[in-house]
Amino acid sequence: MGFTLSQLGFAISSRFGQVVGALGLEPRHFAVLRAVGAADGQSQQAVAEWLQIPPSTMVSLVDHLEKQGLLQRRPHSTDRRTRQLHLTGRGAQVLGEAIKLSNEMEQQICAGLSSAERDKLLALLGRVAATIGLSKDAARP
Amino acid sequence: MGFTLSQLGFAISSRFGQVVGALGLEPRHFAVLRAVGAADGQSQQAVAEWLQIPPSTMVSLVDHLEKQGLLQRRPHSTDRRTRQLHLTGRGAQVLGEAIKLSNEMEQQICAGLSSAERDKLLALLGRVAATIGLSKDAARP
DNA sequence: TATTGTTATACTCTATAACTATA
DNA sequence: TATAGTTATAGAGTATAACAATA
Repeated sequence: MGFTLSQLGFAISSRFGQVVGALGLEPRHFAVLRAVGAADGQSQQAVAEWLQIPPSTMVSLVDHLEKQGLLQRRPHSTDRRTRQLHLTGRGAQVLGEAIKLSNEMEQQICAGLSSAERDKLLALLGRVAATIGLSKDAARP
Repeated sequence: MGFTLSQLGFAISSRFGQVVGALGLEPRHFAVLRAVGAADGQSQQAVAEWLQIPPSTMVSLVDHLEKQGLLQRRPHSTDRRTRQLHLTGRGAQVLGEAIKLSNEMEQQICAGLSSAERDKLLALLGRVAATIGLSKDAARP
């Protein structure tokens, strides 16, 4: 069971990496994009803290996204130290693409299961997650 | 589903890392130890190829295990280029420990499930694995 | 000439800590 | 003095390719 879960998890997350990779993103870039999309105008630090990414790494991620024209750093209205992050139009579009591709991948994963089986599987996985003490921690895409 | 599986797989493999870490091993060291235990006297290259580890990395893994007294390089009887890998007594003991701890971890993972549920879960996971084309490839611990 | 194991090197990734500009 | 963001730097990990011994 441990081996199977670990193997499946690895396969799925690397497949996810390939999927968003087709859009020129790594999973972490997608995570940043999604966080900004969820609440436009957050500071770099707020997003970094939310995603548990060290500030120096955050800089390079935002650099990358800004260079691709998906994200913009804008000055904060009152605090000139902070930069507010905003999706560009293209950023919103790419984020939508990525979410769409994720959903397609989700459907592919569940393609061999009936909806009752899918629910059953999710329930059993939830039980395992609870058993090993993994419930509401660790938000990683 | 994709997120859940990826999260669970990650949690389980890092927990496994902690478990074997208590014996001074990393998962890859355990994999080498287990491969040698399964067929004593294999060449470094044979094990490296089996585990999909590049030769140069294999050297450092075997160095580490030899330094810990768990493994021995011995000359091949006819081909003086190759080194045969053998478990030491302590190596066999530590391997046994590691396997025992793995089994305990397996039981912990399944602790919240009845045996029928465990079978059901394994079957459903097998269906998902088959759906995404993951069956007999990729032997990673 | 090909192969086994080794070493050297270069590369990527990441985090720590110094630095700047503001507060 | 403390904080947001940046840059510089050092460390681990890994793979590529040169190398030595042997086949």
